[in-house]
Amino acid sequence: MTETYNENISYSDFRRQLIEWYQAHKRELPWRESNDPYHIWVSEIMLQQTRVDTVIPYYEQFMRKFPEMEDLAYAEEEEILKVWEGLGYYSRVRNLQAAVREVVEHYGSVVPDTRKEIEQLKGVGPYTAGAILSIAYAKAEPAVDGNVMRVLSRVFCMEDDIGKPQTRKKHEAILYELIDKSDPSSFNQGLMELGALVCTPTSPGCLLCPVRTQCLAYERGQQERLPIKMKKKKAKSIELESFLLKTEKGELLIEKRPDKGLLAGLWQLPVLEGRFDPGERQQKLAEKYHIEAEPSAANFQVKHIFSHLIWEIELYVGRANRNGELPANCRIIKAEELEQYAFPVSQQKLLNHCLEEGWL
DNA sequence: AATTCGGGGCG
DNA sequence: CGCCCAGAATT
Repeated sequence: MTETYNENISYSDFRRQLIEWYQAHKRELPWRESNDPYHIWVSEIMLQQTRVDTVIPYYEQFMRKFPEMEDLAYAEEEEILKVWEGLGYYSRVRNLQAAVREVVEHYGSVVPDTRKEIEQLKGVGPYTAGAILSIAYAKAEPAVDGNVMRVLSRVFCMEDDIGKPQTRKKHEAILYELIDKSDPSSFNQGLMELGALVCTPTSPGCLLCPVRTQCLAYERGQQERLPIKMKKKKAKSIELESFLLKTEKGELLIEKRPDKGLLAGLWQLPVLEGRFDPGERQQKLAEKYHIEAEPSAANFQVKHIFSHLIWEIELYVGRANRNGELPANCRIIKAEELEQYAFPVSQQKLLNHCLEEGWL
């Protein structure tokens, strides 16, 4: 197959220019110090939908805590969630642990090196499979992420909506031809590095681009308009009340979220969805937590924005007396023990305010 | 094919 | 505020 998509481009020139630029300009990143498939794997999972600068400290802490796959495979869930706390998309770390356990127990602690096998591991999709295969195993497999689709959309002046699943496959098909077979690692990372540093979403640095002379979008002045992406729907708003409830001994009530869905397995202060009168609030708390409490407004709100919804949390504070058995997903703990539990950022905002007010 | 999963940084 | 980020799983 020949140059179907861009008559101007010389594939061999593109490969050479990209890889030379990458070798000269690549950032020094912790996961670039080794090609150990486990190291690459952890970094790629963390980097899903997450910026490099955010990942760096998490990656370093994670590798200190779980230097070998066995260390992760047999860690407690509480421990892995705590390490992931604040990074988001918490199912990533559950899936990573399950997949690492699979590798330890069924692949003799050797990460598989075929797309077929590796894509069957939990949390490893087409992108991550390609990244591990090319970076750790030098296999000529594409790794199509947002950066790559932006770069290719511009180089080939493609009008396809990069939000559609089909578009990723089209990019993969191009890359099977375009990828450098002798150094697929530098090629794939170079494409992503170019997208991160030069071929940026807005105001791309075309004058600094190593493949500018082969870019169809640049030639046509379309680089600012591409890639095409459909706008997504607005997030819907949800009102919550959250409660700092302390016993007479000064301990507080916390609750573990369900093991599926949003923020699965993380801990939080007791929460009710909605806005309530004092009476209904007291009744709801009694039903849900088996406690007697009439907390009062703390005059503190947290607005926390997710991609698809918005939490508006109103904080209440008060004394609680147990009234029946503690629900299975709840615990009463001392303030010093809070650091053992993983809390979502929205809850950390509440807890920090309580700390500043001296309520903890 | 469309939704659900977090959180932060930037114009 | 809206957009995007080294995406994958679920429906």
